[in-house]
Amino acid sequence: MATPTLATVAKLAGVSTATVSRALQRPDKVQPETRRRIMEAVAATGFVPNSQARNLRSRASRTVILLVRDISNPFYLEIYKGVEEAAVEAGYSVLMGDARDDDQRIQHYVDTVRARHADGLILMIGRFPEALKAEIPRLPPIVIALETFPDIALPTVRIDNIAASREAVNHLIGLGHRRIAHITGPMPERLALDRLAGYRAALAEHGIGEDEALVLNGDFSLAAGRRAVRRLFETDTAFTAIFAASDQMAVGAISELRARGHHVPADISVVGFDDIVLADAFEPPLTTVHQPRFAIGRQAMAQMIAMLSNKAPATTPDILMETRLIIRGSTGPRHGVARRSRLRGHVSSA
Amino acid sequence: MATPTLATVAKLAGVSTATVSRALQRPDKVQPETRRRIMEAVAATGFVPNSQARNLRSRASRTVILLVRDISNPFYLEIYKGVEEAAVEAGYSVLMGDARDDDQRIQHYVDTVRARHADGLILMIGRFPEALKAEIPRLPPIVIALETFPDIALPTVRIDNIAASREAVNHLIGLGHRRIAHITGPMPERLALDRLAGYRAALAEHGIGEDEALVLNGDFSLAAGRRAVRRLFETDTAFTAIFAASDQMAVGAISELRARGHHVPADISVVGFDDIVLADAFEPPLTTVHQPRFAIGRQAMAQMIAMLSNKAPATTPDILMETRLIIRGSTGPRHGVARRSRLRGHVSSA
DNA sequence: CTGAAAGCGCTAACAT
DNA sequence: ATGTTAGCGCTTTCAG
Repeated sequence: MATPTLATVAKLAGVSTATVSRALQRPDKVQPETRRRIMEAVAATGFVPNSQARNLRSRASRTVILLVRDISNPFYLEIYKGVEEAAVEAGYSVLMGDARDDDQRIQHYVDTVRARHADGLILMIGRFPEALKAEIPRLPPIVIALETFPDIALPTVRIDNIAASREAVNHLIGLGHRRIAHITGPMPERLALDRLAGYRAALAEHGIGEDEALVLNGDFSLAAGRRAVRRLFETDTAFTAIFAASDQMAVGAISELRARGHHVPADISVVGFDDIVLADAFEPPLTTVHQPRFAIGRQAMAQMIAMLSNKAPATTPDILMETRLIIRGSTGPRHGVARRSRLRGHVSSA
Repeated sequence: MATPTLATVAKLAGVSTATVSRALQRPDKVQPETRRRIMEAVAATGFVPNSQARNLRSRASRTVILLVRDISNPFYLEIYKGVEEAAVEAGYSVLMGDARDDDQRIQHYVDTVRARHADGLILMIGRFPEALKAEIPRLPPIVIALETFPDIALPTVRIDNIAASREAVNHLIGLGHRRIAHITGPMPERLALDRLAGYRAALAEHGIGEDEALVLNGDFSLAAGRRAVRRLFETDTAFTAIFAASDQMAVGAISELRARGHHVPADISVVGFDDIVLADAFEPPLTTVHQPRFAIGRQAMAQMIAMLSNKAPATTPDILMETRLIIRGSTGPRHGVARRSRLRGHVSSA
């Protein structure tokens, strides 16, 4: 049996296709009795409107693409849920795409929107491809979430990474730590730069001199956390605490510390960033910066809906969401000189 | 500036729209010189074919929906990647949807396919909604991954849950454990039933009697793992090992055991299922059943492509993927009577 | 090898 | 309140 179309339903209900269309779109514009007959026919035929045709005609797909840096990072899932909830309420669908930090893939998703497969793009990627900058005038509606691109004026929903990092590092300083290492995000990116800036601000505030050996490049991954700790030992750098720019790196760092016989937080304190789901089940439970992921997702979609409804405000919105430092078991007071030298001993014997 | 269409390009290149379409679809059917002019015009206008119109005409969307039980379970992300890779190779796109164990949402996604938004559906959900069973004759192409529905003949890609669970429990028995608890998946589901069956088979094989107090209902979540351990203590049930039907539950269980002062694996051994990303960074590193997630995703998409190309084999394929027990730090030999009674003491004092 | 013309299924004007 | 008509942008016969 062929797929039923508007015409199938129209014939069965004894009305024109236009009336069926109206009964489905604006039920109040059609007589109750007619509507009833039409609905009956719809049910009888199992009719589902062909969205391709509908969208072709109405020049909108009511779909939005959420493009993330790396889909295998569970961090984005909670954001997706926020986006999806706001979307469904407004009658939109959400499609999640994986950018994998690859310009080609990003371009592909932009083209998907240009091909009218989706109406807009919510970007959570670290880089804005050069090739796209040239196309800005003819780009589809875009909202940036979590990230920021300084020279590009697009609606943005983000957190204050500098302030959040400062608070995290201040927590460590408050516990007596002075030799605090920082594992950064992928490096020339705003996100990573801001968290580093927050780290530096906290140190400066307390008159603690910087030591470049304490700053390790990372990329948010578990492996990067392990690598950073290894490097600290290889370079004989003394430290009593670590501030990692992501929970995954914090977990990697703790795992490597443990492998080398150091205890967290007894010997070394560790702070993460993100508050991933497993953060409080981890041993030790992670002290970390909580981001309101769900709310960020909702806000981003709200901005997108505003753009798509042409309710665009005069100025480009830049919405700041609140973060919160959650203190759990992975941080503790710095230990006395004895322990410090014990650590030093380990280091030099490495 | 309006979005360029075929006509825009055609005019610029001085040819008909049909020729432009051909140049894009089957370049060999058009003269090299003409083709070159057309490509130039495409580049100049920034033309991207409108997929709605194309699909409306060609009656295919080249998109597949991957519908998962719960999108916030990172377990599915690796599968998504496998699906996506196979899809991209064949010129398909993938859309990931969140079923949340809700019949309405599932129906919505089926309708999305019926609305020609997608060509097929890869299902990784625990229940096949009753309402859908009636519609089976007019359902779109569907592939089932990970799960199975006994009375429904659809192409399936899965693992042997019974054998995998048996192997996991045998490992515990080999370490000397006899009082082994099992935390199940969501309960009347095939997946949960099979893992329970494997658990029972291993016990039977070694003449170990069953104790219903050792079987706890779960739902794959971290919280369920915690709850199960609490219940074991509340009911005064002696045990020296736990086999959890998911890593998340294993992590929850370990976290609760620790909170009650028990050490893993010194006092209690724990085995999980899935081998999630954090399994080996966890403390202790999790002994667990590894599933070839990426390969499962690829296979599922391969089946889907076969269905969509009408290369459907005579019989409904049921593809079994290999699992592997990975032994890490969360399991160890059962301790002597002394420790056992120490545990008992804890229990009775609870 | 290329062009003219029809039409995929729907919605938006316009007419009644 | 409902029907008629004309396309949305593309692919696909069918001619030439």
